[in-house]
Amino acid sequence: MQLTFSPVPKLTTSSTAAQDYLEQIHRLIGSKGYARVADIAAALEIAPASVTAMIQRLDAEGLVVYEKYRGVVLTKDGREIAEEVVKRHEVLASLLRSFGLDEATIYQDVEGMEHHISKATLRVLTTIVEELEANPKLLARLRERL
Amino acid sequence: MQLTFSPVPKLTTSSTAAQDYLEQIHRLIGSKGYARVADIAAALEIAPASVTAMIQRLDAEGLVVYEKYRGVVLTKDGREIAEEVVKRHEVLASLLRSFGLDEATIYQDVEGMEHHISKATLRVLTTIVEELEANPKLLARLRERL
DNA sequence: TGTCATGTTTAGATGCAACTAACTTTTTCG
DNA sequence: CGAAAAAGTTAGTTGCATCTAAACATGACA
Repeated sequence: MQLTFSPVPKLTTSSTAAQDYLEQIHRLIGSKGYARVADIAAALEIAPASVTAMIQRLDAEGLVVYEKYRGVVLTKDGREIAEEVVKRHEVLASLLRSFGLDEATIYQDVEGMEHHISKATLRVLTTIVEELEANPKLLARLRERL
Repeated sequence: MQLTFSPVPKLTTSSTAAQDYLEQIHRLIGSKGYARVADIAAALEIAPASVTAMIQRLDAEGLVVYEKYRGVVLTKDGREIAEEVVKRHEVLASLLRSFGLDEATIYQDVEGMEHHISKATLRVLTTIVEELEANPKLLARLRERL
């Protein structure tokens, strides 16, 4: 008997660019209910043509469902990746925000760092954020030192 | 009278790849006294030909001095960039190491994140690391929670 | 000192992710 | 309803960072 293998997502799409698209598509669907090419392009500050190219690739990899001229929807796999990226984003952003960094710096650093955080590192950062939230004295003391 | 401008480093070389080269060249010079193409290639796990291409670019940008077949040396500008990258690397690594992450994870995450850390974020992370070093009770408590 | 192994460079190709310009489809509204 | 505007797509180009294969330089040593 021939064994069949479950279609493991083919992680070609660990590219940080692809993750950025998935993240934005997820955010747009969350806030507006749908994700149009023009909105994705605006959010990522790139040309619409580039968005078309990428969502075709993401569709081929099974992370979104794309219908020409109709817009795009996340698959389960795509949503899972998007949610992980968002989670990492949130943790990093709240850490930096708790120390009072300006939003522009937060945006830039988080955008750069978020793709490279493993599960293990995410747990470390989450723990730190939780402690600082639970322990405002500590946070205040550390902020002093900046 | 014609004004002359001081040669601001031309930050084309904010590319993360370029930073990786500068960091490794710096490390090699630090440990062996010199940086050969083959060693850089081995450290970065890329082909020697790719190293040649990059150090030519870094030379053109004034970050290294490159003499064909002779090896490479950092300029002041190049060394400054390399030292910043190393500093960010060290802070991130010691944070993760203090929480007991395995070296492989540390290496991977740090390698990815280090290029995207601004001065401000570096200060935040440094402060956290210092506090954990000064306050082992806190560290122990947080490690419990992982 | 000439030869050869090792190390380095050049030339040319590839993949990714962006771009612009031109074309097509969809939507809006008079 | 149909024409103009808006949105989306295709085709072709670019820059970066990598690769392989082949040519070339350097240094060791027989």
